[in-house]
This record gives sequence, C-alpha cells and structure tokens, in this order.
Amino acid sequence: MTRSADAPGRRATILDVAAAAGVSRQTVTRAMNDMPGISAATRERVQKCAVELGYSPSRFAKGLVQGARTSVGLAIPDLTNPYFPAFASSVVEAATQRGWNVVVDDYGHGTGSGLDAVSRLAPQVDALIGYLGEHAAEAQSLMGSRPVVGLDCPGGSSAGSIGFDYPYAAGLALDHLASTGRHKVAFLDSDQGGPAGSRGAAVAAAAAAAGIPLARIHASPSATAARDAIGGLLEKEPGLDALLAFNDVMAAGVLKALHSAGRSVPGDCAVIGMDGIPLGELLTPELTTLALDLRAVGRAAVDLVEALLSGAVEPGSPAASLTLRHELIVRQSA
Amino acid sequence: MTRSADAPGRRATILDVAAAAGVSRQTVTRAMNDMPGISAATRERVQKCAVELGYSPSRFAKGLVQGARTSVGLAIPDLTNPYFPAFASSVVEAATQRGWNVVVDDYGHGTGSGLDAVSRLAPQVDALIGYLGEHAAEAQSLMGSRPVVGLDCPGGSSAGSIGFDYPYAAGLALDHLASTGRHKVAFLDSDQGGPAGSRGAAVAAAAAAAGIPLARIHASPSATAARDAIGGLLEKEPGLDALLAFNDVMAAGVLKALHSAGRSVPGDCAVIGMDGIPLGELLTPELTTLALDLRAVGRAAVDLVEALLSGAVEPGSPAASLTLRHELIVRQSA
DNA sequence: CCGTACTACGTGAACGTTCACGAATCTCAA
DNA sequence: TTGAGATTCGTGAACGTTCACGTAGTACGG
Repeated sequence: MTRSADAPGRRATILDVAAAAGVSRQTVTRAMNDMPGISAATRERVQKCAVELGYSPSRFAKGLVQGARTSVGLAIPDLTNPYFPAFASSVVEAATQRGWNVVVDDYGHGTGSGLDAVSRLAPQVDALIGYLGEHAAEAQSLMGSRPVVGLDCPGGSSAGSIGFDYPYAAGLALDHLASTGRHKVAFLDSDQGGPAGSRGAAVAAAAAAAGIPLARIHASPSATAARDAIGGLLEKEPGLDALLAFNDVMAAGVLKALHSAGRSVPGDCAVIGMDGIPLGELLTPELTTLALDLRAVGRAAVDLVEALLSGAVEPGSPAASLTLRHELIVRQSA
Repeated sequence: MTRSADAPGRRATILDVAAAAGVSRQTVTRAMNDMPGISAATRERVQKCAVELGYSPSRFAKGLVQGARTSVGLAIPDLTNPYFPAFASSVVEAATQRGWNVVVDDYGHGTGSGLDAVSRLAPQVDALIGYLGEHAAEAQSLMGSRPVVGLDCPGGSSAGSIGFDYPYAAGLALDHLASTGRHKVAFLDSDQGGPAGSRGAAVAAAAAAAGIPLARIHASPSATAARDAIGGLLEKEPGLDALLAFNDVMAAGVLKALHSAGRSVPGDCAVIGMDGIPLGELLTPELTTLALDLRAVGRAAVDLVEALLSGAVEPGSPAASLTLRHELIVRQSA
C-alpha cells in the first residue's frame, strides 16, 4: 500500500492508527511493540491498520521519552582512500556491538573542510570520532561537552585523542633500511599537512639517527599524485635506493612510478608504505609497510568514547590520550 | 521552577540553562539559535551558562517539533571490500548535498545477515539504501511504507530497485575476449550467491553466444580466496587463456595466482574484473574491468529515494526500477 | 501627556510517543 | 451470589524543544 493521502505529506501518527482501529494510543503501543496485556485479535487488527496507514513510529518522540540510543558521528576525510573505510569498518563493528549506531560524514568531495562535516554531524550525535587534523579544538566546541575523540591530532585539544608513535615507526623503517644496506632514502610526504608534518619530522629524525641522508618531497595523498611526483625525483636523485611513503596508497603510486622508470623493487630501490591497509598485499611486489592494527584503532576509539560518555575517564586527562604503535610488516618491496 | 542539576547522570536541559541565566526557555532558544529579539548582553550570558552546564539541545525534542531532517540508512555487506566504500562515498556525497545524513551499518563482520543491519537501522532512518540480496522483501516490511532502494536485488520486492544489466556487461567482456583471440574462458564466481548467480548466468549465456567454452568455479569474494581457488584450476584446465572474475577484488587475487604460477598476463592469460574500483589501476598489470560509474550509482540511489519520499515516483512502479550498465575499460590485463 | 512603534522577554500549546497508573470486564471457585 | 484475581484496555503526565502569541518596557514625535 502507498501512504494514505487524506492529508498529503503528513505522516500517520499513533492517533490515526488508534482511531482507525477503534482503540486508544496505549493499545496501539502495545500492539506495535509486542507488549503483553493485549488480546491476539486486537493486536492483529491494530497491526493491520498500521500497515494500511503506512504508520511507523516517530524516532524522535520515541527517543524523547525512552532516552537516547547513543549514536556516534564519524568524520572522515575521504572514503575513497582505502585506509579510512578500513578504519570506519572497525568503528562500525565496535559501535554495533554496543548497540550504538554510526553516522558517517565524508568531507573529501566538494570543498568542505572537516569542520563542515562536524557541524553537520554535531546536532545529530552524542559523540564524535574523526580525523580532525588541526580543527580538533573547534570540533570540540561545536560538540559542547559531548565526547570528541580525535585521531592523529596535534595537542590534546579534544576530550580524547588517539595518536601514533611516529618516532617509533620511523625508527623501525629506517633501522630496517639501514640493516639491508640502503644508503640514500627519500620520504614522500603528504602536502595536506596532516598533524603538522609529524610523520615527516619523525622520519627525518630517524634518518639522522641512522646516519642516512634523506630527501623529502610532497604530493597530494593519492596514488596518481604520488606517481607523478616520483618521476621528477628519480632524475634529480640518481643514487636513491629506498623510498618511504606517507601512506600505502601513495606507496602504490611509487611502485607504479618505479616500474615504469624501469627500476626494480626491491633490487634497485626499496619501498615502504605506511598504515597497513589490505591493498598492500595485492600489489606487485607486495608492499612492505608500517602497519597499524586497524581493528585495534577503531576499537580503541570506541572504547574511549564509551569511557568518556560514562564518565570513567575525564576529558582531556592523560587517560583520555592513547598512543598506538605501528608494526613493520616485511613483505617483498623492502 | 529551578531544577536540581546536581543529579549527576542527567543531561542538562534548556530549563537548567534558563534557570542558571535567570531567563526563560524561549530566551535560551533565541540565544542558542542566533535568533533576533534578544540583547547582546543576555545572549552572551546565556551562551556562557550553556557552556558551563555542558548543555546541548536534545536532537529528539528538536526533531519532534521542527520536523525531521531526513536521514537515510545504508546497509552494506562489507566495508572492507573496496567496492562498497566507493559506493558509500557517492551516496554520502549525494545525501550531504541534500542536507540529509547517512547512517551506515556494515554487516560483514560477525555472523549477522543483512536483515540484522536493517532491523538496527529501521527505527533510526526515513529511508534505506542497501545491498539486500534476497532479503529485500523482508527489509521492506521492516521499513513499513518508508522507501527502500535495493541494489542488485532479484525481483522488485522493494519500493525501488537498481539493477545492473549483466547480459550486456558479459557481452562486452566476451566480445572483447573473442576479438582478441581467446579460446577458453573461466568465470570465477562468488559463492555468496549474490542475486541468485545472475552474473554467472549472464556470463555463461554470453560465452555460449560467442562460441567460447566456459569453465565456472566459485570462491568466497576475497582476494586470497580467489587466489587459492585459481591454483587448482590452472592445473585442471591447461588451455585456459582468459579469466573473468566476479569482481575486481577477486580479479586481484587471480592476478597474484597467475603471477606465482608463472603465467604472464595478458600474454598467456587475459584477466577481466568487474565493478571498476580504483584499486584496479594500481595493480600490475593494470586491470581491465567492466566498470560501473560508481558516483552515478550512488547518485541514482539517492535520487530514487528522493523521488519516493516526495511521492513523485510510486513504490514498485516501473519508474522506481532502474538498470545501469557497465562499461568495458581496457587496461593492460586483457 | 498620549499614542505608536519597536525592543526584549515570557507563557501556553504543540510535536508523538511511552510510562504509571486506574478502570472496566471476565473467570471461577466458594 | 460474591468477591478475588486475571485480563484487557484507557487516561493523565512527562520527555525537551520550538512556535505563535502576549506583555511589559523604552524611545520618540506630536
């Protein structure tokens, strides 16, 4: 049946159903929610009327009286970059286990920054998880006192934060490169800043510590941009024998560039990616990468939200700030 | 009049703020929503009180009185399969443009079927978009008279449906294979059924039409499963010179299997994927694939939801049923 | 001094649902 | 016949916000 159109556009309410079935509100409630204290006959009659009128209860009225079912917002730069869905998937899983639901906003397309996503999300959710970059403070103010968990954000400007130990990760990578006899390394950074270039800084420090000269270039964080950026670099730096990329997607572009330049990987040049997305295994050669346990990241974010919501953890306190570590997965490319 | 805000778990309401600022509800509303008719001094005082009390307006009360901001549910099998985030991204984009928001449920992890996702989503959204498989009818009944747009579902059991012209796509692929002189083709299908094996059936028909013998095998739709499945096939079918995969992810696994078996692509064996996800370009060799315009798919789904919500299109009518076509993108692998 | 127009603020009502009761009606044994 | 208990159903209240008014106060021109 289509929607009953005596008042077109208007949604049927519980009272319409009650009138149609010749009963009261409460009886309709009982019928719809399978509550006891109602005869089988009336239950069926009411349900039939509800279907005919196209009635479905207002989630607002329900939420108002029953207390909110918590829903968390997830602000993500770009669902097209495989890292983020992998992360989102683990957030959705952890949230679903708690009976929460997840409202996703992807601010990659269009011109909007993360703040637009947050302002869209803010009136709709009880908590926020997101890659907020340097906008974490503004995001927190948009959310008022509701928990905000920022990932990879500089400083502790949001209620909770999850960071990554880049010095540690960079150390892993450069130790590995040094121990396999690489002499000249380049780091292909993202030009989007990210958390104030902390990855680049960590890599630079680690390279210095390992005594390996480091070239640094920038490109927008996509495979094609990375491929194009590498082209010029290879001519300018002939001695290059290792490439570290900002993330796995850029590393994929690097692999393509090296392939078309006729350089063998890892023979002529080693390549290491970052983040550990499943894509890495599918590339040729398979990508050596600094991997995150992606499920752990999502779980940690949701755990933190739960702790903040329940008050078990004080916003901004040390307990609300986690640091996760990458792990070096050695495959074929380095 | 003054409510005790000392009850610790209780959220602050507009009345708490009003009492703290010594004004009425309505003045708080005016201050929070930047409405006219309030002096700058009181506005600031009220806003300060709101921040101090950690007040944020109840989205339920707001929605109840102001009329719903429409939110659509997106039920997706597996965010880990790159196809779905690519699709989700375009849905989120189209929905955001309309001021809607998107609640995502990923039912891939855990044991739950798509129906669990729908039942979680149903009380939270005004419309549903999803890969519902054969559960489209049940999904529709869970959603009552609210619009449901099922993708790739058999039959017209939901209000709206978006299908794909598999015979056409399979024709494209097999014509291309035939015209490049392939003699023996295998189709690696998903064992998840999908829409009753319609991809496999279409490929079989097209192969018959092209006069090319076809072998069919099945595997779960992941790259590793595909790789493992191909291993055996290559020994059993030595004459095989072309492989068509259920989707691009499986095609990636196929490429790996061929590579480790020492078969060159496309020299010894051509490979064609399906769906056209960005991943394909990053593989070696780059994947020839039957591509969907993924942004168009998301846009079509959201357009259809809008038409159903507004009543411009009758649920279940021919206008509510779209068919999209794949396009053959020839890259290196075939 | 009056009336008019404007500013700043407050009060009843409504949104649609569930909760906590209370009021019928029916059953059945003493 | 009666009264207790179970079954079935209905009524006020409440959730937290905004809308449509209403009402003071203030400014200003006549």
